[in-house]
Amino acid sequence: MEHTNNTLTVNETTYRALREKILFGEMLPGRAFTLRGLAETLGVSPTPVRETVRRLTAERALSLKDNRRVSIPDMTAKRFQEIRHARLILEPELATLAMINIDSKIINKLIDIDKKTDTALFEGDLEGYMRGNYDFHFTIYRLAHNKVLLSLVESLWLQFGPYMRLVYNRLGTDSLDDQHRVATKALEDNDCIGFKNAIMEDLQQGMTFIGASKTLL
Amino acid sequence: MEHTNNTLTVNETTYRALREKILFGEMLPGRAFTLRGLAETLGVSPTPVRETVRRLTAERALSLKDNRRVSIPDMTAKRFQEIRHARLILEPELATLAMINIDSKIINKLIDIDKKTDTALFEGDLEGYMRGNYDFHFTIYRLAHNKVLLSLVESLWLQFGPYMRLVYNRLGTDSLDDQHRVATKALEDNDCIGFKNAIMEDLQQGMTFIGASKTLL
DNA sequence: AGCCACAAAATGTGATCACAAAATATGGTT
DNA sequence: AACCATATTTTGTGATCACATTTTGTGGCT
Repeated sequence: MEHTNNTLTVNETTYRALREKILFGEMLPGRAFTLRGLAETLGVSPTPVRETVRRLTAERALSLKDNRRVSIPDMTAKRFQEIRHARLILEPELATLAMINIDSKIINKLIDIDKKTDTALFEGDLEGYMRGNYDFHFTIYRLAHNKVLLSLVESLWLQFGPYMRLVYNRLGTDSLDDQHRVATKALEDNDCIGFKNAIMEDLQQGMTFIGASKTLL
Repeated sequence: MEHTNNTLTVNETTYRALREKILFGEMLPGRAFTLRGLAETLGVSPTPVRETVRRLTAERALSLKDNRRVSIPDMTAKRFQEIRHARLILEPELATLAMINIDSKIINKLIDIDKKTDTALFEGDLEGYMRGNYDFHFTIYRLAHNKVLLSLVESLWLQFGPYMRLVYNRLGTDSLDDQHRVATKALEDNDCIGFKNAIMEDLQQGMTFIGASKTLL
């Protein structure tokens, strides 16, 4: 499917770079970006940037405002609840599907990711925390071996990602406690219901935390 | 969000044209398309076509093969089941959400769409049938007023669309009977469970029908 | 200062260009 | 005829160009 050639196209590099910026909060809502500006930042011509922006717009990660500028789509309380709703439908499902493919080796990997995530949280390294949290969830989700559901969930993360950072910036990260450990514990006990519940709890907790910042939504 | 100007950009026209082709089976799997070829067909330069292809690739409606040609993504039995699974999770949910916004006027509209769909089916007008079926479902889904879920479901329809046509071409359309009437009946009775079940039955029936053609998957 | 008309700069869009890589066509050899 | 090396054409990619539209900057007026 993808280019087997190991040299990535400029297009692909640009896409990944922008995607990361969005997902881990380097690209905040409100600001208006220009294609030429992004192109210069990334050191490429406007062409691959335009294509990347179209691509990310299709994934609902970016929007083209009528004043022909690129930005993170506006969040409303309603849209936020829609994303939360969709996540609650899809992610526990994906987690459950993944479970049969999770062995002790994977569990250790997850515990390791979680430790690093906690460290980042403790040290106030926000980006590290967000990356760790992403890794934890998608290490699980990828093991469901279900590309269709996975790509739907990826789109959802791209949609709330920028707001996660924004809120954490304001409220700090202290009040977050960690459902990941509950999840790994359930995996060790092969407790399917417990695992699914932990994922749901984690999700609910995170979204409630973001949603608490009424001023933004 | 979109251009308020009523003159659509070439980009948007191109996107809509290609999207329709995919959704209603004018673009069949297996064939390899070139950007310049598509551009000439649509009477535009390669530029907007490239951007459209990126966009539709992000929606999983097209794929860029490693021989750098555009095509409908290959279908496998596994992927087909994944799509079916995702549809069964999301579409009944969307239908249920829509129900409170469906009044008698909408019900009549749905009955009307269904009649036209039946006529098309009877006359062997395959594209008419597919368009009618799409209209029926998305007239309902849009009334859920949930853009997040809606865009996820749209991506799913783009993924199985091309194969629907392909199979109908081979097996004919005779064996399809109509769950849409069951659905509208349930709406008239304000029977929530019955409506949800009818949507699920319709979906299952359609997907089973496509999936029956083992040779394709 | 605040406001408005107007000029200058910047932007998105679509087409085109240049080039390397891939696909296809060609022709000679067995 | 079947095969393979080579030449030709086609293709995707990234950059650039041209232009209409929008944004931004400027200076005069109240």
